[in-house]
Amino acid sequence: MPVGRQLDSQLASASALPHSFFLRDPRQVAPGLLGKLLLRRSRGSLLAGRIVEAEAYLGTGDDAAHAAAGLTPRNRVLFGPPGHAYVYFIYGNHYCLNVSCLPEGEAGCVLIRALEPVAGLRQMARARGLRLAGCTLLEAHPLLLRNLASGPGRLCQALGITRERDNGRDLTTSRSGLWLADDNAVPPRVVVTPRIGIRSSAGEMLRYVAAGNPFVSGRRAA
DNA sequence: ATATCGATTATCT
DNA sequence: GATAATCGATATG
Repeated sequence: MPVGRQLDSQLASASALPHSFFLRDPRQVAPGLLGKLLLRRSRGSLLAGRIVEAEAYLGTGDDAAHAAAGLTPRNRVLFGPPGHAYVYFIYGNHYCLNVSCLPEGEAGCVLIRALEPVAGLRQMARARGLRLAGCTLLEAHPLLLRNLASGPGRLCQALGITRERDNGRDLTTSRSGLWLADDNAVPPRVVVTPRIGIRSSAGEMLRYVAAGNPFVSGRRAA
């Protein structure tokens, strides 16, 4: 069996994270997601990345959260059941992927901020509009690899995640084509920092990164 | 190395 | 009308 297909079947058999995983405070879910897989079934092939960075947003008590002012048409998924995708469009250019947490009626979520690419690298590069030089193996391009999914907008582009297609999607089953799973990888050591790119509540330590991982967003890995 | 800026649109004031 | 949970390009030390 070709190594690519072997990897695919291995990844596809990783167990989807159940609703109960997300039925908790985002401050527990966000660090818990580090080391887990985000998977996308795209036109028959499998795209996958390992989560290396995530942020917690706390709902109506959190000024930086989209749910801060209560339920609106845009953020209704946040108030729905846990384990569902809240995808929003930002700066007229980018999508960002969140997972809803807490029981229905409470609005916490986790923003997935960076992935270490695991499978479907060429398709991700194509989706990102990145060109490969000649016939060199993608695996040999560390700079390009790091640009594939190291940021909330980048990872959505790499996996073809949009609000139109994916907002509200159930992320706890492979049947939905976009899901989260545990392949029993050793969880990374977690570093906690302030969240990125927000004005209010900027001092809160609610960003969680895999220590020393080069695929974390920004200029330096924390 | 860091700093600043333009793109481009949904959402809310 | 202002702002935004970003990115990539360009400018400057």
